[in-house]
This record gives sequence, structure tokens and C-alpha cells, in this order.
Amino acid sequence: MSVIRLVLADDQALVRGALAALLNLEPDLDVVAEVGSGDQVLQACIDHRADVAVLDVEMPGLDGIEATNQIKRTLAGTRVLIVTTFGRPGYLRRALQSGADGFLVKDTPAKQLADAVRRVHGGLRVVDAALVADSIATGESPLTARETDVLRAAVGGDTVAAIAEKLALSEGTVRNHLSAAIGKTGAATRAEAARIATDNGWL
Amino acid sequence: MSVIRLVLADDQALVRGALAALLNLEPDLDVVAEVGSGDQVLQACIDHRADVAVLDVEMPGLDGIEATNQIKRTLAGTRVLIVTTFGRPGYLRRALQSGADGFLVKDTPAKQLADAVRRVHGGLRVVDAALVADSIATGESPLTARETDVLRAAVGGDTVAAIAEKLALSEGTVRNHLSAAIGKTGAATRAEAARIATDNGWL
DNA sequence: GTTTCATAGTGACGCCCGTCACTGTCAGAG
DNA sequence: CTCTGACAGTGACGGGCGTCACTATGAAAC
Repeated sequence: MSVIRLVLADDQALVRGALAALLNLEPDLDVVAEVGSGDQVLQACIDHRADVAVLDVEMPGLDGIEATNQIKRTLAGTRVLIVTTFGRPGYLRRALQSGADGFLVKDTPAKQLADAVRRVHGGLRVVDAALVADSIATGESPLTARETDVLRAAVGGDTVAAIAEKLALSEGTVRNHLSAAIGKTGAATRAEAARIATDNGWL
Repeated sequence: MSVIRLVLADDQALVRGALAALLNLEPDLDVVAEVGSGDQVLQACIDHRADVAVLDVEMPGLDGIEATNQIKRTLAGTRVLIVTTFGRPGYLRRALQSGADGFLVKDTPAKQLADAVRRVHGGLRVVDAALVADSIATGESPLTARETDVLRAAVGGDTVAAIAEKLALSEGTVRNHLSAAIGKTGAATRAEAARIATDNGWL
């Protein structure tokens, strides 16, 4: 049985290097490349003939989910394992829709990471059970595309006028979209709506 | 020369284990304990006679800075190296005031971590240069204690009435404190003020 | 002992915000 | 073709929000 070739992507150099050290302890695993942004992932997988890509979701440039899309379109044989800080239901949903083979949060015990890589490499799905329950309970985003745009523009604490200018809309329209988003999220203010949407991975 | 005994604290089990693997690769370093929350740090340092404690800032219960305080009060000989995700100026300031010997962000190349531990153990200060500049430029928090309380209660997007009830204040007083915080941060709304204060590590 | 400042409160003003009702266009489903 | 739903806009209403002025107390600073 040959070794499993891994590509590692995480924007935090220290965490990336540490994960590499952890995985290289396993005799049957070999980290062949490390990258710090999503747009380098695909090329690294091609150059180093990776068997499994271990990706963080939060990354500059291309995020882990878009990188998964790229890999799955181009390299049918390469498996993808998403490892992320935030166990947001929306992340899991989008990751699986992008074709990810596994999804772990960084709360997972370190000993289980190598096993997860092996399972994914063997063609199995690896997904945190608690997160699946959350994901089902939460459902997908109730927000329409435009409501999402407006709410995303509102997270910084901008005024309605500023949002309207950013998106080239009238203030009234912005208020209507925000009102709809507030209603759908069950919030009382747009700040709360933004927080709820962020926590669920809808933005 | 004997080995340096390390205690590791990070709330994310995967990162914690990975950092342990990275540091244990060094022949002169020995991770003798790993903990997942701040209130276990002091006991672990005592039980395992740690030379250096490597602490994350963001942790449940006691955070890394309060844990540093505990260690420095009780164990004069134990050095503390803070390792954190967010390079917020206020974090650096508070960490050094608590007596921390080093402060690294997780963007640091993995190779430098072991060296940082050795320097700290040798009695040197290890601090990211760019972060020092930020910290000086930003200065310490301009907010009073009460303004900080009120602004912290406002981050979730609550209404003024809700904040007033939480802190047992009149609504008018809450509005006054918020107004002062908005003025001092140069923001236009309380959501923006909350964001600015959070980014600077003032909350 | 006076000054300064943080804290707490009241009351008032004006503007922005959240909501609602209603109009209209356009794309896709039936 | 009709119907639905997303998107965009207008206009109006009421309430909450941000600001200001002013009062008052207690604790540090000089």
C-alpha cells in the first residue's frame, strides 16, 4: 500500500505548519505541499499529484468552498476534506454541494484527523454528526440573493444611505430588503439579523 | 542543557494537538501538558513544572491574558508566550501588562515558533514588530469602563431598551454612553463603533 | 479645598430607521 | 396565458436612535 499524498491549505502559517507536522507523523501520510490561499490550491494539487486536499474554509482570495469546486471540476480523483474553525450549518451545506468528501471542525480531537484523511481517501464521507443535526434543523438560507447582498453590506454598521450608494439602489429599496431580512431571521434590528445570518453561514 | 518543558493551551483541539506535534519535533522541547480552557492552565503548569506556557488568547472561561496574570502572580519562574489568531493592538498591550514574555500571531511561519519558545525561555522578549507599530499608533482604549460595558452589550445587535435592562440602567444613560463611544471611536452608528472597538481589542 | 472626570439621570429635539401598502417589471412554472 | 415570486421603487407613519444641555454625586488629582 502506497502513501497518501496530501495538499494542505490554511491562511494561518503557524496552524498550517503545525497540521503538516501532525500529519507527517503518520507513516502512511505525506504532506507534499502547503499553500496559504485558495487560488494556489488547484495548481498545487496538479503539480504534486495530490490524493487528498485538506482545506480551511476561511481564506483570502478563493475560499475553501470555491477551491473545492475547482478541484472537483478538474481533478476527479482528488478527494477533499474541509477543516474549519466555525461549524456553521451553511458552510457544511455549501461544502457538500461543492463536492467535498469530508467536513471537520477544528474542535475535533487531533487523533481523529489522520483517520478522517484515510476514510476520505478510501471513498467514505466524513462529517461531524452534531453539525449534520444543526444543518438539518437550520435549513438553507431563507434570504433571497438581493436580501443577502444588502445584509452583507450592512454588517460593517453602515447607514442605509451608505448601503444604497454601494449597491446603487434607492434608500427605500434598501430598507425594504433589510425589513424582509429582519423578518425572515426573526431578528429585531438589522445588526441582529446580520449576526444571525453570519452565524448560520448565510452570508 | 536540559529540555524545555511546555504547557499548551488552545480551545481548538485540532490546533492544540497539531502545535504539540510541531513542537515535539524539536529535541530540546517537550510538551508535557495540553489543556483546552484557561482555568486549567495554572494547575497544569504547577503539576508538570512547566518552563514555558504557550497560550491562545481566545478561550472559554479564563482567557489567555487572565491566565497569564495567574501564572505570573503564582509562578515567578514560568515564562509565558501568547499565540493568537487576531493581531489586535489592545491584545498586545494587555498581554504585556499582564506580564507575558512573548506575543505571536498565528500568521507567523511555523519554523519560528520553536525559536520564539527558546528565546522566551532564555529571558528575552519576543514580539511581532508590525504589531508593536500598530499598537503604538492605535494607543490604548479611549473608552471609559462603563462605555466599554455598554458597547460590549451592544455588539449582539440588541435594542437600547434591552441593553438598559441587562445593565440595570435607564435608557437615557445607555444612549449617552453609546453616544460618547460613537464619538470617541469616530464611528457613525453603534454597530460601527462596536466593530472598531472589537478590531482594536478594546472590548 | 478646588478642580477634574467618570458615572448616572432627565428631558427635549430631529432624523433615521423599520414597517406597511401599493405599483410596476421581469423571468420561470403551471 | 396566467400565476407566482424576486426585484425595484414610492410614499407615509410611528418609534427608536443619536445628540445636546443640564443636574448631581463621588473619587481621584492638584
